[in-house]
Amino acid sequence: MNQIKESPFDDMLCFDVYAVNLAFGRIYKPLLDPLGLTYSQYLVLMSLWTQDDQTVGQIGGSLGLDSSTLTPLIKRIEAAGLVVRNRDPLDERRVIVSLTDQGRALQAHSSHIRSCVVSGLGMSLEELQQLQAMIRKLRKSIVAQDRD
Amino acid sequence: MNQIKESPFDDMLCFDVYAVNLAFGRIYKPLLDPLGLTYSQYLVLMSLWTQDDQTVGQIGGSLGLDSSTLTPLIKRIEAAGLVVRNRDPLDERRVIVSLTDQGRALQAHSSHIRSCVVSGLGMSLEELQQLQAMIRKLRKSIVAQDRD
DNA sequence: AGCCATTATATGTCGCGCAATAAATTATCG
DNA sequence: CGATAATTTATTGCGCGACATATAATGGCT
Repeated sequence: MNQIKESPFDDMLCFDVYAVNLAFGRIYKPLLDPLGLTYSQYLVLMSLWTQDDQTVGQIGGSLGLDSSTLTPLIKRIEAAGLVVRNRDPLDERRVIVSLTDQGRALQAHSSHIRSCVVSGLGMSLEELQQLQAMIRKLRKSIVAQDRD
Repeated sequence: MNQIKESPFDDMLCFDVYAVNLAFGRIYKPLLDPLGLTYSQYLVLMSLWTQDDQTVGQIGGSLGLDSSTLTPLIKRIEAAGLVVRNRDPLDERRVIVSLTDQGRALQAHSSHIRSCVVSGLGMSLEELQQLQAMIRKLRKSIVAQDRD
């Protein structure tokens, strides 16, 4: 009499990752909606806050995304007035994405968002840090395998 | 002189989850493409393999997905001949999703897929199990917070 | 000049969430 | 009991995101 049958996904790590990722999206949505941002757009802005004037490819590198994914996304935050896109004069293939004052100003909200998210998880910081270390290790391991 | 600057996402658990989830998708894609399935479609089939004849809402409950997400998805695997959809005669609001022989037959591939995925991760089973236990705990914790 | 690699863009498919709608069932009240 | 209201369930439409593929433009190299 040990256990209720849980689900077909009991031993599927990928499913738990999938479900947690969706859950994160649901946590972020009400926090980002007032700013008119989606989660992915927010990630791009975070990247630019720490390093302005990046090319599309550089942003995609740190996010693990294709330029075909980023192009329309960046155009949307450009339309919102948060960034501008300019061809690199030294290499006209590249497009440099730069923050506007309005885009920079949004950074002020980030620490508040961050604390709201953490409190929405319901776990201690120690546990979260430990978990993150393991996930990060997995991520690097997958990337490493991918190159074989 | 400790560390190269990694990324703006060093302390963002959500980002690592996001990135690992994308990485999982890239692992599954070449395995599922020959079967003509996407990852989400595969999850629905897994659910049906362990419990046939579920309603759309039941499937959505175990996957954490909206019925509006599932309806078109299930229609696609119906078009592929893997499932059939029938109204529940006892409650005509419900749609019962049932496997066809062809859908059941696909289960034969699942163990192979599973082992391919695990070997694509490059980590020991012990570590993976420990990691999964923590992620699952987080998932349940988020869901619990969500109800407050 | 010609070839090849790199970079970004355009297009089409699928997945995801939300809002609004429709249909069926259940609850409530006269 | 019967009419009406509220709830449940699935569907539809829309916007965004992620990926693959194809295309265009630029730069580097011989």
